Amino acid sequence: MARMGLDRQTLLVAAAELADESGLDSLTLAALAQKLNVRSPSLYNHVKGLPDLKGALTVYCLHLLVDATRNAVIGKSGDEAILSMCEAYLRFARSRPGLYEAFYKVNTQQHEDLETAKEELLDLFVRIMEPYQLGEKETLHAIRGLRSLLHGYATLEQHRGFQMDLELEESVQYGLRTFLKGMHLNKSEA
Amino acid sequence: MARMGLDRQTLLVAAAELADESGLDSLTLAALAQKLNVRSPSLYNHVKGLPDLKGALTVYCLHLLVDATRNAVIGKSGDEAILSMCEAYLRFARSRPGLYEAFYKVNTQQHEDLETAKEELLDLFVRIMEPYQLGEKETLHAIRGLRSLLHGYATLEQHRGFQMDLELEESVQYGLRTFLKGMHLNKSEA
DNA sequence: TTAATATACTAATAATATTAGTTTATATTA
DNA sequence: TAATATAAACTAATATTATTAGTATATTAA
Repeated sequence: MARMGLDRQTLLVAAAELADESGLDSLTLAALAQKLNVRSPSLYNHVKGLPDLKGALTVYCLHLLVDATRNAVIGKSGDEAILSMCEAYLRFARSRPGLYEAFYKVNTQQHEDLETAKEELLDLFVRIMEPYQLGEKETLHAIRGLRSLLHGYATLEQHRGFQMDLELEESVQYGLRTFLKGMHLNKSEA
Repeated sequence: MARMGLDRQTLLVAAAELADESGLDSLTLAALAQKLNVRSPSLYNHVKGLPDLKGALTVYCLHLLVDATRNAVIGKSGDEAILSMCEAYLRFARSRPGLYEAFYKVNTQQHEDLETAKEELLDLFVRIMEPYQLGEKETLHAIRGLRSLLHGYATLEQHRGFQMDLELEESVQYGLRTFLKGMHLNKSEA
């Protein structure tokens, strides 16, 4: 009965790997236990159960996403910062498909960590929008639009949406630039 | 052993109801069988299994979504048509939350019906974009952008994204109008 | 009317999540 | 250091679910 030295973080990392390898659906406690050389009831020492694990994955994903996007905007501002951040967002979704699934497929009960992580992402968006000098409400509307666009493109990619002979990368560039143009226009109209 | 007169369509409708009532996760063959006053193995006369059922739900959702959006654009054109269609899209997602979950949470294997339904939706978008006289590629990019926006708002709503004291409806109006403005600007620049 | 088919059933199996209770390695404390 | 407490693994057992195999009967077709 050797101690395996497991902890919650180890479980999370392994679970995310499993999800990335073969999809979130194939993440089971049985599979995770096998990967960690442990019997599945042992996992309950670190996690309340499968829903808890998946919820934790959601938070974990959000943390990594915030890291990735934060890094992408260092030393940049304006449209350049936004585009760089958006590219980082999509690169992340592409590189961690299973984890990103957890981000949008899991029905997370409101958990404190989750709210905190969400706020971090929101703050990042808010700060990057500051130079545009939109009002508070319009800033939030714009953020929601950008977030929706990004999430749409990410899932579009995961679901092989529409015609694959049209480069997704081009679509993203088109969509973001179109949205930004409209945003600028809104401002000059005001 | 009375015949219940079940068929695939009946199963689909009942399954969608279950999903709407308590979420896609709670749609199990056991629950569906109970709802239909039948033992769960009987369902296999009409459906290959749970993955098949969920895949069929995806197609079913797409059909209803196409109907709803098609109706919304009758007698309208230009921005008015787009806005009306988008509102119908979001109304649908709101009114059939579980079914809409199937639309984006189920990993559907490529099925002929699914491709057909996808093309119908795409065609609808293409036709509504015709008056804008964008080129073929730009039309597709614009459609992907709109679709992404819509899907983003729909899931945003289902996941209680960001601050709920800011009206989602306003955000949608802002986002769509911003995107359309950018689109128009693209055209006048060309 | 008879034969074929489709639809329901029961019974059984396998996979999973989860709980209860046990053992023992590790950490804490006297 | 020795005794104790805690935590992390375990085995065993249960419940739920999906799914398959095989059976009976209602309905349909010949």
